[in-house]
Formats: sequence, C-alpha cells, structure tokens
Amino acid sequence: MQKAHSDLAAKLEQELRRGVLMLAVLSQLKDNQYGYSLRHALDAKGMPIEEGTLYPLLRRMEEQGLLQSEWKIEDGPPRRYYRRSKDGERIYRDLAEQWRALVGTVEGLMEESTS
Amino acid sequence: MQKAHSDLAAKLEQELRRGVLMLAVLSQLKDNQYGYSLRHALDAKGMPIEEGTLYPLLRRMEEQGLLQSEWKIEDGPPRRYYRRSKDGERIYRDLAEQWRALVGTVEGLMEESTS
DNA sequence: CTATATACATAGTTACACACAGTATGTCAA
DNA sequence: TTGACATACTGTGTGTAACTATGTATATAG
Repeated sequence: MQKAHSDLAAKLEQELRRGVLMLAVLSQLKDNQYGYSLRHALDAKGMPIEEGTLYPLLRRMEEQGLLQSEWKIEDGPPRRYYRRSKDGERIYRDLAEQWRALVGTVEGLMEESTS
Repeated sequence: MQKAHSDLAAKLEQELRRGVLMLAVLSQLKDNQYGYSLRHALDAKGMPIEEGTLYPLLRRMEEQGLLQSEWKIEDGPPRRYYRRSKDGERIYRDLAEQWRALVGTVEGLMEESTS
C-alpha cells in the first residue's frame, strides 16, 4: 500500500519544520500575544502547531530568556501574554540571518539535481 | 559573560539545520557516493555534518528504503557506496517541494518584522 | 444545563544530533 | 620500521524537542 510512503513523508516534513518553529514563534511576538491566539495566527499563515508543542515551547523560551510573559485577566479566562525580550530580539535577528544562510546553502545543494 | 548567548544561538542553529540534513544528503546521492566523501562534499558546500550523525543517518535512510548501498573494495579500505533508491527519488522530490513551501511560509512570517 | 469554544498544562513516547570512543586500513616521512 | 596522520566506518550514551493524549478550568450559546 501507499500508506508507508505518505507516513514517511509526513514524518520527514515534521522534521523539516522542527527547527523552524522557534523562529516562527519569535517572529510573531514583537507585540504581546497569548498562546491560543498565537497558535491561530501561525495556523492562518501556514504554520500550524499543536497545543502540546506550542505551550511547552513558550515556557522553554521564557526559561531561556527569549520571552517575557504575564498573566492578564480581562473578559475571558485568564491568559498568559508573551512578547520578545531584549535577548529574544537579538537571538531572533541572529536566527533569521542563519535561516537565510541555510536557505542559500540548501538551494546550492539542490540546484544541481533539478530534473 | 556572553557565553550563554552564543551557546544558545549555536543550539538553535543546530535545531534549524536538523530537519534539513536528510534533504541535504538526498540531494547529493543521485550518483554513488560513500559516507566519508559525502561528508566532505557537504562540508565544502556549507553543510558540515558530524560522522556520528552522518553514518547513522545513512543507515536509517537505507532502512526506510530511501537509499541503496553496497560495499566495494578498491584501492583503499572498504567503502560503503550509497545512492538514492526509486522511493528515495520520489521522497526527495516531495521533500524538496515541502522545503520550498516552508521557505515561502517563513518568509511571510518574518517580513512584517523587518527592522 | 449541557455542549462547544476558549485557554493552558503535563506525562509519556519517540526520534534524532552529537560527543566520545573504538576498530582498521593506507600513506608518508624520519 | 615505526610512528604519525588521514581515511573509513561503527557503537554507546546523553540531551533535547515535537507530538499524542489527557486533564483542568472558564466562558458562551442553545
């Protein structure tokens, strides 16, 4: 059956996106935003991410000093708002540059084998 | 000290490159090539990869049916030559397309926050 | 008052990159 | 001939991170 192929392809696609998730999150947190809304924003822009991935990721990034957060109680349920910290800004710029370099490298690797 | 920052940045860069390694390997294995030479070829093209990463990766990809290999004994020590299989060709095309899509998505995510 | 959307959290599983160490062959120069 | 270095591959252990699944709690609509 064709199942094996599509399973593998899906797994590989996931691996592809893995390293990019942090960059994607950083890119969206210039202004305050909470997890749930961030998740839907990313989804709308073609970068879906599971809850079980996003929330731990946000916590981790705060631990690493890339994000700052605070609880806010408004109309709805309590929400935790995140935004980039000073370090987060710097790392984001570094990471964005590394990303562009990587894109160039991969382009170079692939171009020879264009069918 | 600045150490913490550069450590983190290095770790993130590694994560960034992680998903791309398989794509990079696939891109180079249109023709027969053995691990050691492949490693140096990738290094020369801006995609360095550790031995402890590359060799298990090649084995794994063969298990998954993406590569075919055979031992050859010539002048030097025995070498294991790898090349893309039929499935490998197909997956490579899929993966390359997903990569291009991902590049577009990330571009879209980042462009708003250009300083 | 019950179903659904909102909002966040976490335990468990799996996969992978790397550091480190080991084995063995080939080459070259003192 | 021996010792150093490059070549070529293998294996173990460790750490990190994404996902699945599940749980908790608050709002809102019928």
